[in-house]
Amino acid sequence: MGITIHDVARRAGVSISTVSRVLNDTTAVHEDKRRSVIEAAEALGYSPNPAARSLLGKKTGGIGVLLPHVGGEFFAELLNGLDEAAHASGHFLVISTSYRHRDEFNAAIRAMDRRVDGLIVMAPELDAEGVASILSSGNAVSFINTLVEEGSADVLNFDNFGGALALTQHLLGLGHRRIALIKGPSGAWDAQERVRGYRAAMAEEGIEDTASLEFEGEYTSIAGYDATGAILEAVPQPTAIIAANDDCAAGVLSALSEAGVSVPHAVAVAGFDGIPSTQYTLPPLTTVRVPIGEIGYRAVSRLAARIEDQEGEVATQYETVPVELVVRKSTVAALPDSADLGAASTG
Amino acid sequence: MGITIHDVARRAGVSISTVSRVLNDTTAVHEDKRRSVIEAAEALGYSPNPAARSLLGKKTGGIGVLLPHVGGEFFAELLNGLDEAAHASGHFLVISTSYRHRDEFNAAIRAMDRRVDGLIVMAPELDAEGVASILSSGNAVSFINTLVEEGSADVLNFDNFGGALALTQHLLGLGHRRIALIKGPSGAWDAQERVRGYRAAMAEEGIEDTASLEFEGEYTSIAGYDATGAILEAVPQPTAIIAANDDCAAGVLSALSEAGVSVPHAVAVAGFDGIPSTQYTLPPLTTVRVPIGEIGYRAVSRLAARIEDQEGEVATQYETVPVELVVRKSTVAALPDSADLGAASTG
DNA sequence: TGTCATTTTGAAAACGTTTTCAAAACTATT
DNA sequence: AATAGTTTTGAAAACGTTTTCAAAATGACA
Repeated sequence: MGITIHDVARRAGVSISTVSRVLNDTTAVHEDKRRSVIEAAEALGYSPNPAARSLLGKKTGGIGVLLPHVGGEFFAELLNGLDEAAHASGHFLVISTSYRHRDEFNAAIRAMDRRVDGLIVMAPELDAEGVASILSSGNAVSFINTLVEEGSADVLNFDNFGGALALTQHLLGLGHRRIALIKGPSGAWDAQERVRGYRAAMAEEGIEDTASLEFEGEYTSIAGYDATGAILEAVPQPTAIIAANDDCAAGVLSALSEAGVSVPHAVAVAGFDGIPSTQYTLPPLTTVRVPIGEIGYRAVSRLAARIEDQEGEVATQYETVPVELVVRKSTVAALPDSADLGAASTG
Repeated sequence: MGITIHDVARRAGVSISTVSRVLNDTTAVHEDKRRSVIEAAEALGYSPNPAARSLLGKKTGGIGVLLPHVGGEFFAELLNGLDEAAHASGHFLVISTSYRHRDEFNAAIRAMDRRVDGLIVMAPELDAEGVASILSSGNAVSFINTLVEEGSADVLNFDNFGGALALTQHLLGLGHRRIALIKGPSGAWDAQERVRGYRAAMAEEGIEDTASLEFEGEYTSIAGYDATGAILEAVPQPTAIIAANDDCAAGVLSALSEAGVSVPHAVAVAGFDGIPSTQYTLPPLTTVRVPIGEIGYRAVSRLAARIEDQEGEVATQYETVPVELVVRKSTVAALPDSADLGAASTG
């Protein structure tokens, strides 16, 4: 079928060992032989069989990427970052998505076993045991946005807690008190962190019991749409809504618009992630920008370095990447509140 | 290092040939040996080395995906479709993006050579010669949205021409005559098709010379933003704008909003692709919905079938997938036009 | 029990590389 | 010119499978 090293050797009039040496630049060979080997290889369009190479324990050149169900701009941005870094370090990307349960993860990892040199894993829904079983696969791993014990692997998380805290503080600073939160998937670590940030900010203002302000949700616009229905029925009605993420916020905006509730004047709305389209919603959305492309880039770069590092003696890094509050027109000061006014007039 | 077939053979007390036979279910082996082989394989957690397997000319299980640099939701939706189908057919996805020039493409294909069983290629900017060189790589290939001579490969294009035609006809039907078009990348086949559809619709209305209505652009919101600046300076001013795609339309909306031009009353705006966020723009965007996830799914399914098909005697399919005009609030009837009124009063 | 056909099995070749080892070809030194 | 040292080279082993081939074991039948 294909051109093999034997064909090159025959054409160049040398042994296959010599061809290998020239092509891998591993030992000195006489200049004239070297030339004819290169000439022969080019003429025949030879390229080494990757299977034969990796059979000898060489690198495959692949980086495996395991992601939860991919949707929306967030993942497009992430993938762009991953791919750019992979390109830069001479790797290719093997991608698998839609993993939630531990055994699905394990199956995917087994499928990638010995086909890749390392793994990028983003699995906010994975528990400690799941993480452990990934680590025990013997692969080099870089985690993104996943709950991993510090020191056990390279981790690049973004500051879900801090982002939610800052966002909630922003709304509190605008005078909002009844701030509804649409929560993400209950099993997801990043969602839990955002809830924690929200509660911390609320508690700072003396609002300890937020149970009636928290609504179940997902990272989808449908979930935002549905949750908004419940929020609008709450009494007294919240004056602000923090969505699980930007996609969810889009559903909130849509539901509010249908219900004839004006944003931001009747209700303020905020998202999370900072995807590009938040600039173009009606009104433009206040959100928390996550540098997800950059995170992807750095995760791959770091993984590539670790793969290169034969000795494996580089310490693991755990990093929480800062996020940035982006205030747009969807959040303004709360109206003088009828409930508060009532309280004031009776006082 | 890893567990090999020899370890399994030793534990089961048989030869490696027998292990291979049991695991691949290729020849009958005695039930008791079969049992102990399976037991041994499970106990040791054995899985065959993929490199050794593909070295013997077996399938790799990989499907390569070559895409231009794509951002945003379009990409995510495509990827979802690709991944779902890959999963369903037991393949994994090897992804490379950011290809424009023929030599970049060739480099990427060489990188995937013998690592994948087939290729999904979406390359609207590729010319016939580039397509030919991909085909000559000897891989099974499914093209998406690429200019390929019918019969030479499996192709799944969506109806760029028809979509642009319908969209332009829609605006003409609303009474618009000065319809500006922001064009996509000049080298891209899909962009050219959209221009062709636009021109065809305009010509039907007797508007043959559209040069002054066509503006250079890209598939990005920045390009839409910039082009809108030029469009607003045109005299007489267009009453409608067709953006290169939805991302581009988002930039148009943003620029018009900044300039204080009301949409849809002063200017109607339309996009192309039908990404989810077009539901949430201000106002919701009229667009052409492309079933890109489904196209991705089908491209992979078809490729998987072709890979399976040992004889290679299945005829290639060329299919143009229909698209759907989605009318939303960003396009309404043209106002009575001052230019037309002037012409009428002098007549 | 001996012969023949059939089923089951293992040894060995093959896939295409890289790498080890030892031989061969030089070069320098005496 | 012989020797020692160095550089360059090729043969062969190794990586982990699948598969071919022939041998061994089994079963059927006379």
